[in-house]
Amino acid sequence: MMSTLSISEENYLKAIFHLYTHDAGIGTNAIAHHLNTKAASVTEMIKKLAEKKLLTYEKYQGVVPTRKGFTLALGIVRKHRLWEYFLVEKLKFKWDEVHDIAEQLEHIKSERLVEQLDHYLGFPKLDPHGDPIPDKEGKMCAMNCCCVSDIKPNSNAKISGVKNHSPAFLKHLEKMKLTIGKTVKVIDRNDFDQSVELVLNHETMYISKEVAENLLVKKIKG
Amino acid sequence: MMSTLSISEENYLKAIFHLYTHDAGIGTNAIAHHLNTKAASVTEMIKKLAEKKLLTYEKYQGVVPTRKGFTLALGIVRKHRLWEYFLVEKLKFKWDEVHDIAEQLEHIKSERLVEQLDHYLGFPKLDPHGDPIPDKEGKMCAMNCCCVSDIKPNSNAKISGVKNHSPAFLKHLEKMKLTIGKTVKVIDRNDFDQSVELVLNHETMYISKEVAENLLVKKIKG
DNA sequence: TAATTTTTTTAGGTTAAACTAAATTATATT
DNA sequence: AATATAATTTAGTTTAACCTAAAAAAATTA
Repeated sequence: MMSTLSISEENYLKAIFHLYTHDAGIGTNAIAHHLNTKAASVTEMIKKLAEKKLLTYEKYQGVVPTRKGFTLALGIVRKHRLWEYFLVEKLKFKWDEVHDIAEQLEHIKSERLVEQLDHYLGFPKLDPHGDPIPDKEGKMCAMNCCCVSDIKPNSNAKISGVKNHSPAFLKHLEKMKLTIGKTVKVIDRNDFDQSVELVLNHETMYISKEVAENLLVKKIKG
Repeated sequence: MMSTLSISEENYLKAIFHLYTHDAGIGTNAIAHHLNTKAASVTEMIKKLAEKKLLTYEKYQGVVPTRKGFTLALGIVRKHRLWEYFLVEKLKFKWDEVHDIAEQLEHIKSERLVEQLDHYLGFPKLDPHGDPIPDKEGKMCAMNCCCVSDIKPNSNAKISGVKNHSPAFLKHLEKMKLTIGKTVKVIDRNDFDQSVELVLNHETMYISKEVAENLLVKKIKG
């Protein structure tokens, strides 16, 4: 029934899924940039995926994933995040080391494998970066979070994730001990450079605008 | 330095390695049959691998892996067997279910991943089929075993592996409770059909010539 | 040894996925 | 609205890996 997808096709689907859910515009160029490829290649692949009814496409109008395409993409994201969880929790990788490996593992084809892995890991809800892991049915918990720069001064918040997943950023956070689960108090935002003053472990610290915009937190009472 | 190999190249190398170590002849046709491909494709790929110094090749004379090619193939076998061990020991797959998945996992590229996995699994020496797992340096324990049909009557032996890895054979063994580690006593060989009489768990049973030839054991005193 | 069969190689073609450069359409700016 | 800029598509190549059919070499058999 469902002709199995190539790794390239899966990567396109996943990129489109991410642009569709996160960002705004989902044009040919955006996809090309996301996949480190060229617009011409994207146009070509888009046509193939449209043929397979994984997305709808009209010339010059961009694409929209179909339900089927969306579900498939969710499945790939599920695998990616489960593998990331495995790599960190079981194999003791750091959170900044797992992306590239999970990028390969997500393409392993075996329903059984995913379900057994999920079971083995204890059906985790979040991956090491705080991103929700879709369950077998594609359901995942909403993460009602916002970035530090959107928190109003003098409120407490718990670190819950990152917007930027680059190893450089993750390593930087690790060094500053700004890791998932930690509680911080946002003190003030500096008008000069948009840096943010906060308290972590009873110590005052300042984080740059860039960090504040990419660090996700959940407000907590207090 | 080392241009990374494609999945196809890896599969060719592995096939050549297996034919080279197990079987006798390692001709173009044998490789083609092993990889479910055609002789013409093999000739082509062989040339490429020879260019990369992974094997030596002379027209019509067959191929011989170089040290470099041999080492690389061992690395792939290492990964395959470690993943099989993982699938059975951690994810609770049956020994007849893991081959195809390991066939995919063996191509994941990450030195770190293999070493962490090996460590996590406790540096196993044998995979679920009794095949030795090469260590980081490519060393692996010799398995001085022979098939049941080569055991002389009235001797005890411990089941240590299989020659044939097909799910059908493995399921059949499982059903008969002829699993790795079990001790059997070889009673007699029937001249008529080469079937073998043996005792397992104090019960007499007969196994076909085919089973006897593909079940590997180690002689034990008694 | 000559003839036949088998194995291997060559030649030429196909497909998937990429690319560059040129053409086309859409968007933004005066 | 006309023009300039940006985004997208088309056309035509390239590469890796496969294929079939035909040619060439090696092995086997009469």
